[in-house]
Amino acid sequence: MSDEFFHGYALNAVDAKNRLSIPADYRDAIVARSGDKSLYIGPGHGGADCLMAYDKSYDTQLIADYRARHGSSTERSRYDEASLLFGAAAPVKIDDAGRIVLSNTLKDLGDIAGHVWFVAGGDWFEMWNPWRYLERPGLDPRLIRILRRELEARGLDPTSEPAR
Amino acid sequence: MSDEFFHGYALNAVDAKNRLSIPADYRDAIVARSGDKSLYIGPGHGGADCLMAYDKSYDTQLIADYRARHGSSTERSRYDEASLLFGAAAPVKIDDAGRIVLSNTLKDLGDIAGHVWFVAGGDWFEMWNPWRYLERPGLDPRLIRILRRELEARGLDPTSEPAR
DNA sequence: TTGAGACCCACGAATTCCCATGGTAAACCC
DNA sequence: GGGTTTACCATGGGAATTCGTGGGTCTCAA
Repeated sequence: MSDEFFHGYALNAVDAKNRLSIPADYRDAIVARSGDKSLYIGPGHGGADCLMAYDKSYDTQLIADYRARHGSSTERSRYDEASLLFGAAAPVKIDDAGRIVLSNTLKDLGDIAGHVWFVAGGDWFEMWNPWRYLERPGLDPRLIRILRRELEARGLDPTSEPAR
Repeated sequence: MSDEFFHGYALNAVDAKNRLSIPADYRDAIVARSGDKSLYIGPGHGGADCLMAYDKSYDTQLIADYRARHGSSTERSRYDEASLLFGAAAPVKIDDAGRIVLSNTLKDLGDIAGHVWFVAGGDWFEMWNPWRYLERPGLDPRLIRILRRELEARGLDPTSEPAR
């Protein structure tokens, strides 16, 4: 049952080699949406301390928007925006086991440590340090309970999740 | 996985012979974009104190953009811009180990000392003295964090990076 | 002679590739 | 329906490769 939207939550571990499993149903959605297995990961929108992930079709749209906004301008702001769009965001390959490798840059960018909380958003999904996520103001208490329970089930607490 | 754009950041060292490794995924992108391994390096665009690097195909496009902007004008400013854009930009060859040699001219032009911070911008990439980069006004705090940690991980501080 | 540039090889660390395992949920069968 | 089997998923580890970097040598020109 391959949906063309990202749905649901998941909590996965980052191992000693910085490898991270992408949830299987997210992987299916990526293929259903864009036809291939590539994944793009960049900074959270609005300056949020998380990672934003999307498939090829959404990346293409981001680039087209950027080009339409700047043309062949030589303003410095054009170069700065490009360095955020292309420098911070990276194409990431999903291996045969369904995993990606999180570079140190991406870990820093999203404040990621030993575990990642996946939050689906329909056309994209976010990747959070679970403890950062719990600190968010205005979070629905039901979501808090879901994540808390997930963390408990694995015997995790904030001290086991060192801040970088 | 390297698509047709330059992506990501990297910090590499300049050795005693002024050699500098181009990040492997940038090298892959150069080949994917232009079919060969040549690289053009010139002054930072928009007045930035860095080096600007691009492949053959983007060089062609820069010239086309420049022509479209100026037509056949004989204004003095046209010649000044042209001499900066094209005169100062030099073709550089990438050796078998993936390294280039930075001439003293280029080091001066980009204020480069012992390390280079690579910043990808899609169709090109910039090469910065990491300490110059950190001094830039209006820099996204997440980018500052990324570079700071990279420098720390190598035990570098401003005194180890002699200024001009 | 000295210094810069072009090859060449060498090494350690990091990354990638490939195979193994345990657990969980779905499928199957009597 | 209860028990068993199968399939798949998240995760771990070792081996093999790649990458960034250092250093030697040879040549040519000043």
